[in-house]
Amino acid sequence: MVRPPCCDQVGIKKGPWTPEEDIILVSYIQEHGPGNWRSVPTNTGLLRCSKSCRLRWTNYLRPGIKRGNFTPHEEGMIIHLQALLGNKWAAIASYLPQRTDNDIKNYWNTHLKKKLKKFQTADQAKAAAHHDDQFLQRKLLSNRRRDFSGDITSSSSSSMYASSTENISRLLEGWMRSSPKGSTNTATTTAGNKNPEVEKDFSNEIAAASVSCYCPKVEQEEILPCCRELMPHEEFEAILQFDNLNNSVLWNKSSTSDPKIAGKPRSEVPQQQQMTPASAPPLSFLEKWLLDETTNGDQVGDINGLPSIF
DNA sequence: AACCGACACAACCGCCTCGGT
DNA sequence: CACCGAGGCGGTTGTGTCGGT
Repeated sequence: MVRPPCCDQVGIKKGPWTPEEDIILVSYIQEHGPGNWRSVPTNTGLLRCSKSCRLRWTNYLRPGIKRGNFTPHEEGMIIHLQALLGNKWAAIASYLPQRTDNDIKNYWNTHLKKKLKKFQTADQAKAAAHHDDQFLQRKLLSNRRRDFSGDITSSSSSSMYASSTENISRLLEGWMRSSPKGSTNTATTTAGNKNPEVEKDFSNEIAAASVSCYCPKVEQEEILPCCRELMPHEEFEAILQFDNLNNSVLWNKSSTSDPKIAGKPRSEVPQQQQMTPASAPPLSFLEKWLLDETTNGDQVGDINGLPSIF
């Protein structure tokens, strides 16, 4: 028997959420906390399916969500993390405080994928003539500067309504801080990767990545070489080592808590990944790649929002 | 000024995995 | 072990905006 899609029922509304609907949803969650989404439409009278309510909350109404242009630093993080993790948007989002996985996915699909492809083709043309790694690096970074000059207010599509949801979010922030139930459910993309769900999930991904090193996705095969071409060889290799170090750190952490991961023989982890954090400081390379030439100091502060392993 | 195409983003769909019962 | 609900994800669609003609 084929089950009807959850949002295909008669009377279920589709399309953009109205401010009124948002308020109803937010009020309900404020009272009952996020979760048990199935009961939300019934209890609130919203003509939306439970999944739609959940998505609306997690992607737009949840407190602490940042909207508007991505900073060059965030862009660099996404590119790097995508190369490392593949299309694991939730995992990537856990490293970008205030950004949702859906937001990152959309940004990747509409901007970064295109951009990287462009630089790949540009590289092929230029490499034949110059074979100069620095060229593409500079080009990417200068484009980032041009496209994301940090002026969030200039975002043409951040409509008035978007700012109204922002206001709703802000209103809730105080409540979320004080509500133990809420605070445990809303940390998916907040700083510090405090959400145990995300941490567990992410550590699994990392652990998996630490065994196979990289996700064998086609797209990654496109992106990784591109990243490799955007920086000098030594720096890229250093970042790879850095990634492996991160994997190792998380692997060690997860191996103590996740029985599935813990079952893996230690010998499966490449020697390189068994470095101690103190033994390798490749952070400067990553930072250099992400921040060099793009930041005027203001972006550097974003690094504070990164998990402690950075 | 009107039209049109490109673009960006919000939202949805369908499928899958995972965890709880 | 099976079932069910929540959540994650890739892909897609719908709609508003903007710039060019």
